[in-house]
Amino acid sequence: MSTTPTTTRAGQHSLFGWSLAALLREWSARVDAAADDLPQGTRGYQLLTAVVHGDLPSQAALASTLGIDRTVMTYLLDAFEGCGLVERQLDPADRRARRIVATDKGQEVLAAMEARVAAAEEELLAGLEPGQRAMLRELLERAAMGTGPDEDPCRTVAEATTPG
Amino acid sequence: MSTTPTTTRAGQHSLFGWSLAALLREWSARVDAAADDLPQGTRGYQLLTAVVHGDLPSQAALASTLGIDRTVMTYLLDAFEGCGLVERQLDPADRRARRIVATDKGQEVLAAMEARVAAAEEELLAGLEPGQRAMLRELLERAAMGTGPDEDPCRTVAEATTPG
DNA sequence: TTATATCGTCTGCCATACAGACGATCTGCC
DNA sequence: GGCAGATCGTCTGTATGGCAGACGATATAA
Repeated sequence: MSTTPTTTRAGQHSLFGWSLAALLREWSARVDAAADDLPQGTRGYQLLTAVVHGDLPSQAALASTLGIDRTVMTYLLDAFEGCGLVERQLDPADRRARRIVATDKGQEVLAAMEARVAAAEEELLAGLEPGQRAMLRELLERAAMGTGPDEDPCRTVAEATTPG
Repeated sequence: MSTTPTTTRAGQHSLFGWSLAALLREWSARVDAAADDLPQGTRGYQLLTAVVHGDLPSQAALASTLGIDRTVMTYLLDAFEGCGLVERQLDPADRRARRIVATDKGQEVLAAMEARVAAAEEELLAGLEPGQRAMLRELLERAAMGTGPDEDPCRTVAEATTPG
């Protein structure tokens, strides 16, 4: 139909605003579809992932890492605790804080989710060859490593210095 | 840097849920910061981009492309029209529909925004070398081309067949 | 003409996020 | 030890935003 169509993409600048948003929307939809067991859909998947894989010391750390308000984190975790997926444990070192740990059920659910999400991702990236998918993941990971919104780089140092 | 913490990432599967979300959050924050002239921040930038660069015939097409409800699109465009950035024109071919076109001011504002967003992107991807950034953009674009919730795949074929 | 579907708008409801206050606790200082 | 200020997690109230549903106007098919 249109003779000038290729330029209807967002031009050569700002791939993000166009491609990435659509990609992430589609990804989120697929994750939501696979997240019957979890509250909050994609958010829930990210939360449980952070709980299991990223050893964040407290609720507040969890919240700032995920970019969620702490008051929101409260009832988010209420839902997860109600489902028996995570537990709030008292932190012996700081009795104000709660250590969030995944229950066995939580770990099982996450493992199942991860398998489904991985499959959905492969399907989502069907337009890319396997090598390109790996490349994309690596580039994303490397790009994301530089993003520290309100993170203190000293924390990493502190963690590195604390043995075990 | 750190010897152990890299494994606190989401493991080898599902880079998306972890890296990409943080990356997009940071990107969105930077776009918001650069979007003083636009309503709705990042959303507004995406909307204006779609209006100018993607020639969508109607409000509904705009809405489905951006994944926005049509009722939301109404007051979103109200705000944009109020700012003199876009206009609702009657579609002579279908008097129910409105053609959304950017005003001169809208095009100027978008152009300025795109420059700022491009700069922010470069800054955001500072961890990657220029070649890697280009590679990332190309991979994202190609991956996003496959995502057609209600898109016609024939368009992709048409684009591929047209020699750049 | 009639019936049905679509477009854009409007109304009302509901979920959700955020500001602020609160008790409990930690930290630093005296 | 006692005190002040900061932090953690929770609770309450508010406001912002999205979505379902209905509506008039219009297009399309029978």
